[in-house]
Amino acid sequence: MAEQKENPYLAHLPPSQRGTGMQKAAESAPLFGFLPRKVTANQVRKTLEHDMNPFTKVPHTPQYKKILETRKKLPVYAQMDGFYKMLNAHQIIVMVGETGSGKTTQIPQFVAFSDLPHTKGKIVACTQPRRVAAMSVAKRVADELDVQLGRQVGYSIRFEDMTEPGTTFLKYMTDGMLLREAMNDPNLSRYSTIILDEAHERTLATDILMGLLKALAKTRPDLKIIIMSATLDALKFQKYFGIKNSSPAPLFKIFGRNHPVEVFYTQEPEPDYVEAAIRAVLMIHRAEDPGDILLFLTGEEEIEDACRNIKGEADELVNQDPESVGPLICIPLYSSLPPQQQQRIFDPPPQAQTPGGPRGRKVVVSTNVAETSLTIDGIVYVVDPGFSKQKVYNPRIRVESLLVSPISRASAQQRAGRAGRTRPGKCFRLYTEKDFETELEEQTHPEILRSNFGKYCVRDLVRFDYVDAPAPETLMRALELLSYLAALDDDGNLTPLGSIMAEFPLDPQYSKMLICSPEFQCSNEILTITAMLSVPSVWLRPNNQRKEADAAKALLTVPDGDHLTLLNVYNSYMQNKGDRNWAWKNYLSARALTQAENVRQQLERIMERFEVALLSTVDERKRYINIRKVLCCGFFMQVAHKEGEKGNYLTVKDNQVVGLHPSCGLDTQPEWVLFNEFVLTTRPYIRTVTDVRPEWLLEYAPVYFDPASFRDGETKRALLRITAKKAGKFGRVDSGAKKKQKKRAANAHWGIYTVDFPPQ
DNA sequence: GAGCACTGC
Repeated sequence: MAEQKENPYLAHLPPSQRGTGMQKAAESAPLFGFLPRKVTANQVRKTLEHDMNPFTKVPHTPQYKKILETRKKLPVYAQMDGFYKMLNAHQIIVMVGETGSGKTTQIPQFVAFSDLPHTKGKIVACTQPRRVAAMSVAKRVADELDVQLGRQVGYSIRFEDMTEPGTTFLKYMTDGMLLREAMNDPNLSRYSTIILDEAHERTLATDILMGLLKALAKTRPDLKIIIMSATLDALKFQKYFGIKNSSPAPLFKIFGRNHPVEVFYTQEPEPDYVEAAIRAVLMIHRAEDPGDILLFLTGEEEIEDACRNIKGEADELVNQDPESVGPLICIPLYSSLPPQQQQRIFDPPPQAQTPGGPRGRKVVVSTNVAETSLTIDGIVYVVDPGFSKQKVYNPRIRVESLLVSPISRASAQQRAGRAGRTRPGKCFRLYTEKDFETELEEQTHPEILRSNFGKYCVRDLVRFDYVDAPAPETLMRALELLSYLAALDDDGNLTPLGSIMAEFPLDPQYSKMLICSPEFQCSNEILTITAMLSVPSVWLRPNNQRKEADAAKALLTVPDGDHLTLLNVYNSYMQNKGDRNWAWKNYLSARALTQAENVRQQLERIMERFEVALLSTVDERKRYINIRKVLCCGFFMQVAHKEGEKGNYLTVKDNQVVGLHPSCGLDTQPEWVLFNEFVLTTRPYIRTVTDVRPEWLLEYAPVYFDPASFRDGETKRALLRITAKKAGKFGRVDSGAKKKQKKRAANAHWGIYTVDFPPQ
């Protein structure tokens, strides 16, 4: 039979051995009779119970059997029959399952038994929004399949590819990693099935992948796609992946294993949520049964303050009534906390002070990290004030900022669920039930609607089929940026320059700089600066040692600009590699510096691949000037002009009044500055600032700085002064010449910049 | 004279 020939287990045998004793052995082998994509749950269950590992063909370890018993108790295991029926019948499936259902670990394995990717050199991929999840789940699944991590089962995250080409057939990876791969291979031909896990989190990468996969499904009928999500926003995905709106994609539901959580609301809205939260925690501590508390607040400062207050008040309660109130510890949790201190959340609650006295209690006060990234066992009470800091993007002034905003109902549900991990729990919401129903949004806005997403050079941003399309103005801003950078041509197509820019895991301004930098003999330096700007801030400033930290920083500061200071810091770090305490002594984050070194290496490899030469200017004065010129090539849209004598600046074209951030190391207030970041705190500030000359702006971004495109004001007058001076020196530039220059710009080596005037 | 929700390539 033709089907018999497809039998993947027999296919492994050399033809000479088929129909021999070897075939007899094969017939008792674990995958015997498996037909790709026609596998049944019965067959799989039998294989799982088999003594031999179907993938390594060695006997299973006792450990395997033990793990298998726990796997069988997972809710998803009981639904295996239904799963295979649906998978065999459809190309795209949407799945929902609560935490604890086992979907992340089991479904990809189930799929592997159906696809048999190891017989075809294909891979089943499962994406995760976070690196730690990709790593830890891969480890768990390797154990479950009784194989070594990095062989049949592996993971792939930035800087770490834990897979073995030709052997790995089940791969966990970050969504960003798969998106990168999709840019090189739009058909994703290595994969037989792609599973997008945690799709409800709607990360930028997952959202773009959904769009790419939807299109890919049509040209690759052999590719299966599974969208897995935790909350009940599945209908949106079903409709999106449905065939011509008429029939939505099928939904597979897995029932969870969480314990029930009782939810309480306040009768009246709370005017001060921090104060109300502290009261709620103390109320629970006094009146409720043993069990730890998780309180959600919005940021570092708020959390540290609340911890101090809770601790103080609880100690007072214990002093007043040691007979009935137990000791309490309060543990802060946010991501910028060093990992060692984050581990404290796993400390046990404090002991009773006297034998038989009231039990102690642990309170964890956390940002949103505890909502998705970190799970704390033993939490029985959740206090949810209903707020978190969220990124909002204002395309009009091109500014991303963080704002304390009400959470969504989905988020509130997720938070409440944290109380039911180990036993039935309680969730105290510090808002009214009516507000929950009417004021909170159903879902948190997907990241794609909240960010400036020029960062992904997706081909055809406009006609792309989004799950939720960004605001037209956001799209326009992204296109505008890419076309000013010469990454897009007038028709909106990616230019050759744009294609190379898309290879760098960077915002387009940075990749533009890197590609321009050899022309200025300073690509080594720009590479370092880019790496330093791509990692968290290297500056440490402990509360009790601010003066010392500032003094240390002053010694490393280059007065011409903060970008040059970053270069200096990195070079000093590399020169002092022998001294393990160097970073600490200079109030610098060793973690961030190591990360910068890592990023730099990765970018260097990409530059080598595209033959972007690594060059340095020897003379320090010239080198610094060249670097500042290259900064203009990438960041000419982030420039501000000084207005008046009060130290105010006006951002170019957007006309925002901003001040130099106090952390800025410039020793003067230059007329023109280029900035890396706009932050909105007590007032609008620009941060990481470098002194630039207007001639450079006119030279390297002539279209953007054409004075005719400016509204009347000091900035325009200043630009006109410079052009007049130039014209006087080199003769007038008529409009025909201008057109010619524009064309020359497009045809220049990279189409990057053009020399507007004869070189000096 | 300020601060940093959280991820990811």
